Amino acid sequence: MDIVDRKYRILQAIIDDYILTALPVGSRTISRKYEQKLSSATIRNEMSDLEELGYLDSPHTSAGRVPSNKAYRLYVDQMLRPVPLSVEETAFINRCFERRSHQVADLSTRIARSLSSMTRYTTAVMTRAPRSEQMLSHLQLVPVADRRVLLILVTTTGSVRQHVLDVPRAMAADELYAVSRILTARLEGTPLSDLPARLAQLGGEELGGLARAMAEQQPHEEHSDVSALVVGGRSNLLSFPEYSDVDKAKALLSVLETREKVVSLLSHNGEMEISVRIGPETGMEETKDCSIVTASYRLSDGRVNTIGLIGPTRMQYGKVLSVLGQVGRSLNELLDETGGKLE
Amino acid sequence: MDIVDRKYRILQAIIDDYILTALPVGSRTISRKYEQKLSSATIRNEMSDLEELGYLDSPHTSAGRVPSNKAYRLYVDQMLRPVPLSVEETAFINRCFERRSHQVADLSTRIARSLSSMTRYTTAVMTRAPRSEQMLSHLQLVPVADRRVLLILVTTTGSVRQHVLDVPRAMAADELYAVSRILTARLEGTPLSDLPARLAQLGGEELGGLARAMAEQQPHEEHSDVSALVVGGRSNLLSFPEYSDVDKAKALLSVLETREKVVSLLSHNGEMEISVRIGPETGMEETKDCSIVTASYRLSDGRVNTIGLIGPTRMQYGKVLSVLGQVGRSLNELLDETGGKLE
DNA sequence: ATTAGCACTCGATTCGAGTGAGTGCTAACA
DNA sequence: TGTTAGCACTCACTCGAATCGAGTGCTAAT
Repeated sequence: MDIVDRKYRILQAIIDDYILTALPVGSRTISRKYEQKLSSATIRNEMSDLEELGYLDSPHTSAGRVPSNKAYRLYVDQMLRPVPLSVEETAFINRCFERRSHQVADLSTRIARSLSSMTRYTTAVMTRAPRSEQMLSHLQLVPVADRRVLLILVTTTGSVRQHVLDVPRAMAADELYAVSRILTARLEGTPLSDLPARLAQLGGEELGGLARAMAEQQPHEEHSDVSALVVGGRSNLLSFPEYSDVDKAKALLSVLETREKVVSLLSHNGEMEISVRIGPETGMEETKDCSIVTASYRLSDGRVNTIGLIGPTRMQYGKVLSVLGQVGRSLNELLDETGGKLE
Repeated sequence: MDIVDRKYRILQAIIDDYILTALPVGSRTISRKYEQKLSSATIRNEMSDLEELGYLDSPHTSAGRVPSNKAYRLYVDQMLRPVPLSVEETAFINRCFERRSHQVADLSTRIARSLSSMTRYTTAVMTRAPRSEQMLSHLQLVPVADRRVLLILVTTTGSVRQHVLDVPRAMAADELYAVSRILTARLEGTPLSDLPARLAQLGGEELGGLARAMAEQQPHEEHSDVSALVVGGRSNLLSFPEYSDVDKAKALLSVLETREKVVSLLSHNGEMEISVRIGPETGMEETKDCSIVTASYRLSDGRVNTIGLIGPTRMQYGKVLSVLGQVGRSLNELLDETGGKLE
């Protein structure tokens, strides 16, 4: 067990060093910087074993060794020691969650910006609102123009959706209010997803054709139920030596500009609170040399907030996980304060 | 005038060729491809003159010549012949403006995507709503949660703003409606910018402290009055040889990720409908080797839509201007149909 | 089991020669 | 006088050979 323990330590040292330098690491480096009791020859033997076991790759004969995806997997599953955040870092995160002091941008944008500036990786923040779970609590029609009204839906969880409708004839504010009252009474508690159907049922002309207009003009809420997606710090990727090849950089950046692809990268989260996917585990050809760390938080109104960081597989997992942990804590604090409402 | 005319033609040929190839162009190239009546030696003399006049630069003695910013200026001001768009291209643009057929993304996003995919440059689309010009037409309060109400402001031009308020005590829908009526009556026609002041005046407790809450909690609408900003096709930049240097690419991409900077790049528009800014005219150190073409459209509700394309100074100005022109025409058509309302 | 020692590998760097596109100048020409 | 042929010269770029050096694997001694 002792020798196994040593292999383990050596592997860890290799990964640590490679994450730091992005250079293949050689036996002498380990012997000098990490395991001074052992000669480089010994390390060499161990490294040879580790390669056989599939934890190391050698780019070519006379370069050092590079951790394999299997090694990274072991690393995040078992080797990670928590990296304590500096006081400044913690403060920085907390500041980004302060009440609505600096209203400059919405919370998602602020999270994306600060995470990518702290970690130097690329950050994506997504909010999904499972439409099916939300139910109508209040409905209100407001005049906008001659034959246009604004339809406002407030759900039981307190979130608000709005949509402009074209209506067959002009209606006064008072009339619209009366209709709003009737419809609210009849439809309260209806799941949002059933709303168009229920409205179509009501159908008739008695409400000035409004119910029909509403049924027909309901926005079929995007493809998915993603309500917000912000990506920040894309240009950070260009600092990594693995993307000094412009073509590689372009391929990845282009994925990160495609909303659907980003959503799918963030979504593959097996309902874990925090998930780390390494290389091919990201599930996309273009990101087979990347790792993605995602954290999901369920808001009290049923929406799910997912924060993802993407970078080369040689990622500072320790740091990233600590930062995400702190973000999670701050976020929960904020949610407690505000009763689970975001924005 | 004849000789001047020839210089002019040669300069144009040089610019055309350089825009196409990004390679310094030599006298022989011009003589073979553009002015077969003249020998390379003659061209050489002319080029020497053109350099003296400040229209050409030579990277070093034995490379060809490269157009200067002054040359590009002349080119867009006087040399541009309209590039007719292909049927496919026109169709492509029109498709992106089709009514609300594919609701997949909002109009700005669609414009940004299609423009950057057609031109291979980076596109930014911005909508500004000059707050000062807008006046209140209708105000409505809707219950959201126990002590939270949604404030909806409809302006004379038919645009809608919403904002959630914390209120001192719970209020029923009917009561809120009554208050809405009173406030609408009193505040109709008030410019949005004066609203907080007017509300503070009303102040008193008679409305359940609502007016005060509203005065205090009015969102101070961002720094500027920019209501939407979408950037698309950033990764296109990486295809240009001028950005094969990763550091240059990073500097520019990083600008294009900073909302404020993009806004300022789009804003420097001297109220012209279409403006072309070349190199340093873009007004930002990081973009001194770029050109920016912007087009602005005033919507009938007073908002201004600005579409900008950014790329190396060696930009396909002809193509870009044609495309933007077509976009303008399609946009106007759409606006006519919908009475000037976007979204 | 560990290590010193050594031969060997192979990418990266350096250097110099050669190449070729391009210029500027001069002299001849129409 | 404007145009052109010719030529010397410049200078980035390419290519191959030589060199360097970090690193490996193996063997034999401790």
